[in-house]
Amino acid sequence: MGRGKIEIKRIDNATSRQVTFSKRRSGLFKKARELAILCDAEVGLVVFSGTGRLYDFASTSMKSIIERYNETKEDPHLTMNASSEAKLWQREATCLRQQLHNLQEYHRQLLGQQLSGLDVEDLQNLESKLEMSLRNIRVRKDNAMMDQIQELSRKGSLIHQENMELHKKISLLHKENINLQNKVYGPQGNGHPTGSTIQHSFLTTKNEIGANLELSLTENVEKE
Amino acid sequence: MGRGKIEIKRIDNATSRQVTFSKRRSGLFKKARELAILCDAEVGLVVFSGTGRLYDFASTSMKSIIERYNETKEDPHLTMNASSEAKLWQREATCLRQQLHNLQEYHRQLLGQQLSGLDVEDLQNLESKLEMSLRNIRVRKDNAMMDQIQELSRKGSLIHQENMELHKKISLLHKENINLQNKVYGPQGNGHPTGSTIQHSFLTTKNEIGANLELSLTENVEKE
DNA sequence: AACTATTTATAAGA
DNA sequence: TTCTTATAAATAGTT
Repeated sequence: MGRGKIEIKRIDNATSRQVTFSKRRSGLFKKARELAILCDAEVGLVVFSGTGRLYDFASTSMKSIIERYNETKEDPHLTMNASSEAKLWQREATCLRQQLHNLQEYHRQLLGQQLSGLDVEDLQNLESKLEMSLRNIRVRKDNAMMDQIQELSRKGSLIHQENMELHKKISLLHKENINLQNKVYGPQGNGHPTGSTIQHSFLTTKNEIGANLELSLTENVEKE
Repeated sequence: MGRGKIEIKRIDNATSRQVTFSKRRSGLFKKARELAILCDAEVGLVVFSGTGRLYDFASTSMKSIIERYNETKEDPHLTMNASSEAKLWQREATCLRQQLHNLQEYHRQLLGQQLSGLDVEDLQNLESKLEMSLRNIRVRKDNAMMDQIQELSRKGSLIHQENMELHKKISLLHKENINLQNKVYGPQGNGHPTGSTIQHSFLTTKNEIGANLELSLTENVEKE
C-alpha cells in the first residue's frame, strides 16, 4: 500500500511519524464513517496524537456510544460505576427531599402555621403535644434559671464575704495608721489621712452592692 | 477497492450488509491498531453492529481513553458525564441529609425533647413560639368546633321542625281517622285504632329526641 | 501538499 | 462463513 512495504512498529523519525499519522488518521476516520453508513452500525472512534491532540468521530453521539459501551461491557452490577451510581444518588436525594418536605410541613403545623386541612382531632392532637412540650420546656427553663440564680447567689455571697474581710483589713490598717501617725506626729499630730479615708469609703460602697445583689437574688428564688 | 466501486450509503440487502460489515470491521480494527503502533497514538474504537453486538479496540485501556476523552473534550463543568455527576448527586444527598438532621433536631426541641444544650434564652424563645402556636391552633380548633356545632345544630333544628310537621300531620290523620270510624261504625262505633295509636306514640318519641339534641347543642355553644 | 508505485482492502462471486 | 480474485482505495516514499 505504498512504494514499499513497512513493518508495523513505531516510526522512529518524528517528522515521518507525524506525516504518517496525518495520512492514516484521515483514512481511518473515513473508513469508520463508511462502516457506520454502509452497515448501519454505531461507531465511536477516539484518537490522541503523540502530542496529545484529540481527534474523534461518532456516528451518533459520543456520549450515547460511551453509555451503551458501559452498559454492554462488563456485568450490569459492575457497570454502575457511572450513570447507575448517579441515578442511585439521585433517587436518594429525591427521597430525602421528600422527607424534608414532609417534616417541614409538620414543622409548620407545630408552629401553628399552615393549619388548613386539619380536622378537630388533628388540631386536638397538635394541641396536646404542644402542651406537653411546653410543660417540659418550662420545667427545663425553670431549672436552668434556678441554677443560674443559685450560681449568681453563691458568687455574690463570696464577693460579699470577701468585701467584709477587706473591710476588716481596712479598719485594722486604718487604726494602725492612726497609731503610727500618733507616734510620728505626737498624740495630737495631724498627717494626710485623705487617701486612706477615700479608700475606705470606696470599699464600703462595693460592700453594699454585694449585699444588695444577694438580697435581690434571694427574692427571685422565692418568687419562682 | 473491489470488483466494482460502491456508493457510500446504507446497503439494503441484509446479508450483503452483514458480510460487508464483517470485512470492513476487521479492516478498520486492523488500521486502528496500526495507527496506534506506527504513530505512537492512543486509539479507542467502539463499534455496535446493526444487531447490537459490541466490538471494541483500545490501544491502552478503554477506561483511561474514555476518561482522557472526557477530560479533554468540552469544558470541565460539562465533563461531569459520569462519576462527576454521581459526585454531584452525592453532595446534594449529603446536604439534604444534613438539613433533614438539623430540622429533626429542632423538631425534637419543639416537641420538648432533647432540650439539653439550650440556655435560658433559647428555652424562652422556644416557649414563646410554642405559646404563639398554641394560640393559633386553639383559635383554629375552636372555629372548627363552632362550625361543627352550628352545622349539627342546624341539622337538629331541621329534623325537629320536620318532626313537628309530621306530628301535625299525624294529628290530622288521627282526627280524620276518628271521623271516618264514626261514619263507618256510627258515633259510638269502635274499630281497630290500635295501629294508629302506636304510630302516633312512636313519632312523639322521635320528636322528643330532636328537641333534646337541639337543647344539648345550644348548651355546648354557650359553654365555648 | 502532490505525485505515483505499490501495497492493501474489499466487492462480487463461488 | 470463508476463499478467491479483480479492482478500488490507501498510502510509503519521493518531489
